[in-house]
Amino acid sequence: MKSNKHPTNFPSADHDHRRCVASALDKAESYCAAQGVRLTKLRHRVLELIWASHRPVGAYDLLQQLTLEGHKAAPPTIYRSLDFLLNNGLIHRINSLNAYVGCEHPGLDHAAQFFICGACGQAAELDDARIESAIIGHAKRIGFTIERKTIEVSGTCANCQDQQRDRQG
Amino acid sequence: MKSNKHPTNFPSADHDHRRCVASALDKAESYCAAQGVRLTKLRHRVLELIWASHRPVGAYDLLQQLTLEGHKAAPPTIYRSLDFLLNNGLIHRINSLNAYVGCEHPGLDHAAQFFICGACGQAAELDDARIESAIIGHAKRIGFTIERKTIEVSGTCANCQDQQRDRQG
DNA sequence: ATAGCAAATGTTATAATATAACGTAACATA
DNA sequence: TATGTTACGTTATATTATAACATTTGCTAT
Ligand SMILES: [Zn+2]
Ligand SMILES: [Zn+2]
Ligand SMILES: [Zn+2]
Ligand SMILES: [Zn+2]
Repeated sequence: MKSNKHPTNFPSADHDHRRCVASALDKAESYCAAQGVRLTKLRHRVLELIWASHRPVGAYDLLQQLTLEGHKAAPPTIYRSLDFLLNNGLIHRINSLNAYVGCEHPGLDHAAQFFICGACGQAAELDDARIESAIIGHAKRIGFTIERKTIEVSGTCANCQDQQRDRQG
Repeated sequence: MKSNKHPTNFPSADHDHRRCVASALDKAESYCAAQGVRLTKLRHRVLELIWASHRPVGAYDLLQQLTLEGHKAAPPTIYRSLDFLLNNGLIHRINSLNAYVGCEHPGLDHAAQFFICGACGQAAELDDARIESAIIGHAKRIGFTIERKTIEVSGTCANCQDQQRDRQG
């Protein structure tokens, strides 16, 4: 049984993921056009591969995908695309996993906190005002100027806990 | 001129760092004795090297130090010591830097958030109740069970900002 | 159209971080 | 002192990332 008692950013197993992908690529195209930067075929494909799921994916996994598709790719190929996507806010890097995940709010100024489920591997991106203001508040108190934040919480999401309970009885 | 208007966890340049080191090693010895785990000569030395400063230090930097001291060390040597120190809560890993820093509260149950100054390289460990409760609060709302947290804020500390202002006029 | 330039990508090599696998030494304890 | 366990040594290799330079692609100005 599925509880549904928790509003969560974790995508359910049966959500229409094609819409996630289409929306992400669409937003990326709009953003790049507006900024006058080039979302080349390669960059577009890398972004699409990252959006293949909501699980952060490693650079060398992406590289392998490209290779399977017949693209003659070496590490710099993928890292340059990742740099572009990171610099333009189209993806995020998950430092605790050395992996990359699509940004849920490309083009919009936002804080990004990640809850990462070790069971399903998915990462949920949040923009929680309380977490953000708590951090900014502390920074202000100690006179610290913030440049970058890494907020990554690992554990088990509600869906996966339900499934684990179901399995046990 | 030094402002002093900010209470901060960043150690000042003139603090008595020998006390930091002595205290850290002392606490580590007590903790390991109490737990019945062995703070061997190697582990003790690695912890001491990590506490050489408040700057997170890389595994291969530690390895180089050991080598300079005449210790025949290979990567597994250092990583095993790091694992021990991590597992026993004597150090923390800074994921955004692939580096390790001494824990300020060994043996005590505590949250750990890090503010990391890119100018002086130092990391200040905090246990900020508001940041912690904001994260726990969000986890509760989405039914997420937390296992590990990576909270790392990079930027410039108050001391370094003062110095930069002084230098410019 | 096309020459010239800048940006993007290809290519080769290597750096930096981390772990696997197996043997040896040190330590506990009985 | 025999025995088992934990720690450490050693060699090899996996994983993640970047440096340096060559080539191609796409835009701009003639
Ligand atoms: Zn989706
Ligand atoms: Zn999950
Ligand atoms: Zn100190
Ligand atoms: Zn500083």
